[in-house]
Amino acid sequence: MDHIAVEKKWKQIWLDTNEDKFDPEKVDNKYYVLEMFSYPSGSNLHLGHWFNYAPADTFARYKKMCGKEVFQPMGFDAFGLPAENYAIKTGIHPQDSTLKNIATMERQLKDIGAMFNWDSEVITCLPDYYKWTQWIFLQLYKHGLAYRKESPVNWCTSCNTVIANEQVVDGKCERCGGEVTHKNMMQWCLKITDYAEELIDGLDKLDWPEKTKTMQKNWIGKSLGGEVSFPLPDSDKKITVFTTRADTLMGVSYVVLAPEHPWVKELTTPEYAQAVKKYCDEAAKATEIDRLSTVKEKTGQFTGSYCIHPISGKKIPIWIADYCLAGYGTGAVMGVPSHDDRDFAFATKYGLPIQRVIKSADGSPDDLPYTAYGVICNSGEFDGLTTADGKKKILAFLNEKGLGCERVNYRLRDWSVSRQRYWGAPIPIIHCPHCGTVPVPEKDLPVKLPYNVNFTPDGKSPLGKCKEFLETTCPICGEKATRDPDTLDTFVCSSWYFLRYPDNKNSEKPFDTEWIDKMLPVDKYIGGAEHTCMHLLYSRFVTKALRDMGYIHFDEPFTSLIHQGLILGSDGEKMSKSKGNVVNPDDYISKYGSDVFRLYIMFGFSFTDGGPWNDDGLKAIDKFLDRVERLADTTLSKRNDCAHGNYGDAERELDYALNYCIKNVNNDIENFSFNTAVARIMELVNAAYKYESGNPDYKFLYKVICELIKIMAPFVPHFAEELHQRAGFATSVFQESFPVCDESKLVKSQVEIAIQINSKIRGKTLIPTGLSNDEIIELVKNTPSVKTLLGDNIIKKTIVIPGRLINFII
RNA sequence: GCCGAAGUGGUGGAAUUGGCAGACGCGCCGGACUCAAAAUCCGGUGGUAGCGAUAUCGUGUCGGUUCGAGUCCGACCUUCGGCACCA
Repeated sequence: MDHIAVEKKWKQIWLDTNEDKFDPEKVDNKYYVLEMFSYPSGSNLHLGHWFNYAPADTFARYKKMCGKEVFQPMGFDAFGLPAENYAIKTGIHPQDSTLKNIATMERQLKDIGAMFNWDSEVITCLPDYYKWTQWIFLQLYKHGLAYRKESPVNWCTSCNTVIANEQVVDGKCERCGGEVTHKNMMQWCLKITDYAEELIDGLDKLDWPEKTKTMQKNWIGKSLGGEVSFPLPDSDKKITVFTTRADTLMGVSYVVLAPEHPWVKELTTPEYAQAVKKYCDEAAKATEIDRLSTVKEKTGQFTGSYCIHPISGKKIPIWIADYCLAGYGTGAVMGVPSHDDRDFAFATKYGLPIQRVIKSADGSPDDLPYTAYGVICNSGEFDGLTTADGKKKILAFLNEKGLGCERVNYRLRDWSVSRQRYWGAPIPIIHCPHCGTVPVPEKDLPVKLPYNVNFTPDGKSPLGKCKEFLETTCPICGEKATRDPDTLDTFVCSSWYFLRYPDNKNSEKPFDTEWIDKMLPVDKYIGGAEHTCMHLLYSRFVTKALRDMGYIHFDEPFTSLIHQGLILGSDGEKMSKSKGNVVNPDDYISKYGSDVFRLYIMFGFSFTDGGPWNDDGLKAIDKFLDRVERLADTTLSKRNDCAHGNYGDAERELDYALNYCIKNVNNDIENFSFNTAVARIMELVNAAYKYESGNPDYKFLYKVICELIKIMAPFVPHFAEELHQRAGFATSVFQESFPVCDESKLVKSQVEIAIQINSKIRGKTLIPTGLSNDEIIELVKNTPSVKTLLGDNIIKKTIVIPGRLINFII
């Protein structure tokens, strides 16, 4: 078969007959299959996309043949730094390069032969999409979920922009790999932490990989503890720390502030001013990864000031140290060297006192630093309490004095969304000298991104240098005002795209509530595991926020999730241009066609594992399809003149093979185990050849072939459609139902079981099915060969596993 | 350092609740067809010993549980992924 020509033919016919389109009338039976959309990069569609989209499409087509009204949309996550960095390098405008890349990738995506519902396409960089991204930002703002905050943020020196904590990978900028340092900036933040509790609880109900759920849970990082305040002498102020070990409070020998803590300056005595400033300057240069490195020795600097221990009233020295983070807890911690490894090292280095306040409960070794739970000692009235009791009692005691309370703390930080970049959705806020922060009225959306802008990075937002954009009038007072010069993090765009797909033409609203309630949640979401702590978390947050505003009425965006594995270069390394190990799928498509390539991708790799690329088996898949075609053509041509009509052993055997295949393929596709599904199909084809080499009834074989074509259709859609037509059908194979296993054909009268003696295999035997265990023992024991094996030995015990083995212990 | 996953022939990868390890392929070997090659078809293919039936070893390493372990438990090694002074 000329795959290329056949594929072209069927793509056109499907287009003409609307074969791939979703029918809104059948929404009650909808099945929403969603693959993570692509970033339109300059390297276009690569193997990773194929590895995500081709198997996912097989799943989608299978679901369609199972009777579901499948909605499988596709789009582009089109804002982002690479286009802007590329523009800075080449002078090609981000919009131009992005739209060009999209056009190329759309063509390549169509090559996959996937049943994408192109009518629902979404492109995040177009005004009719980002209008609603801005709208969502405004709703979050109006509901108190967006706020501005001067805070230490990650500053990528290469992109000249702020990036979210969650986007920092190995101390580098996730997008560009540049160095990340810290800088204080006025930032728009989204209050994802308001949803921390529900984001954890909701995971239990989701059909997601356990690993992914665990990772999100750890990322959110709930910890139960308490706040403890250390009053400052001669002042109303007090330093508040968060601790999970309030039971060790009497062992505090110092308190540490983060270098960015707002009180550092005023707490530093003149004597230490110079040293403290130097220390803070150094800390600001270091990346968070450096600061938090376990390899690095802990450093700190005394401020010269003291605070008061809330119970003992003793003077406690106040230090600053970069291992204390401004963004976590209260930005201050108490140092208990006796019962914390890090504090112990710090105290030893700087000669601070080390006082035991916990001993082991059962007399087991408790050398300092002793970090396990135990019993309180050297703590006055609290002596003898267990760690668990002590935490509660001490916090309760402090609470009465107004110096402490129980508190839940989360590791998760609010989502910083301001970017000092050009290629993103403008933040729809106006800053008025009289009225302050004013949201752009919804009727004025979208706030359009201007085309002619100087976006060379120089530390300022490109939009801030564009007068026509920046200068405006205040919607409230009408006076001169300026627009917010920043753009939104692209993760904001992608945090709701799945809500736009089903209603992408809606110009009145981002989506119609009633309609979207019917279409969502996504039934199967397929994409990379690398998005676990960012996109997948943000999407859940936005969904919950919109629900609380009443715009949608479901709790979670993605009911079921699966991650595809990573396809590496043939050298086993991650594919990248710099390593020169990138494989271009187009070369394979033009040689073999997409059906062969799809099938190979699914057969040669484990979907969830991925692995290094090699094309050794590609030719074999091409041959396999030829083999199927030959058999099909022979059968089709002979089906009427070679029918003996007897249903004998040979027919029974092939029927068994067919139904065995059907049963397993159904199961395997549901489990995204495509490689074994293809193996079962190959077995059926082998069985059919074997049958054909005997005295075949071609009429019977024709029926089998027709079933085979349907089984193969989700994997090799064009190929199957072509054979389906040759088999005499006028309508698409995708109008057919996916074959269902006839269990009666799988019933066998005899089954082979293994004979074990003392758990070692000694032989095999055929026994009738349906016998009781005792009957099996009697039967097997008395067969001559087994009698010989057993000899005169006494059988102590016999174990029967029905259908599998019998084990004599002698 | 913490968390998670993985480690199976020459190779990609299979193995329901613990139950015949290596499905299905690739590669290789042999055969058929052919003047020959290609294509196609058939057979073989974990190691070791043996002409052979067969025996024996074998799922990263070492132990354990069990009639029976790739699978469960403990310790360790290696690789990958994620997180990282979380107070």
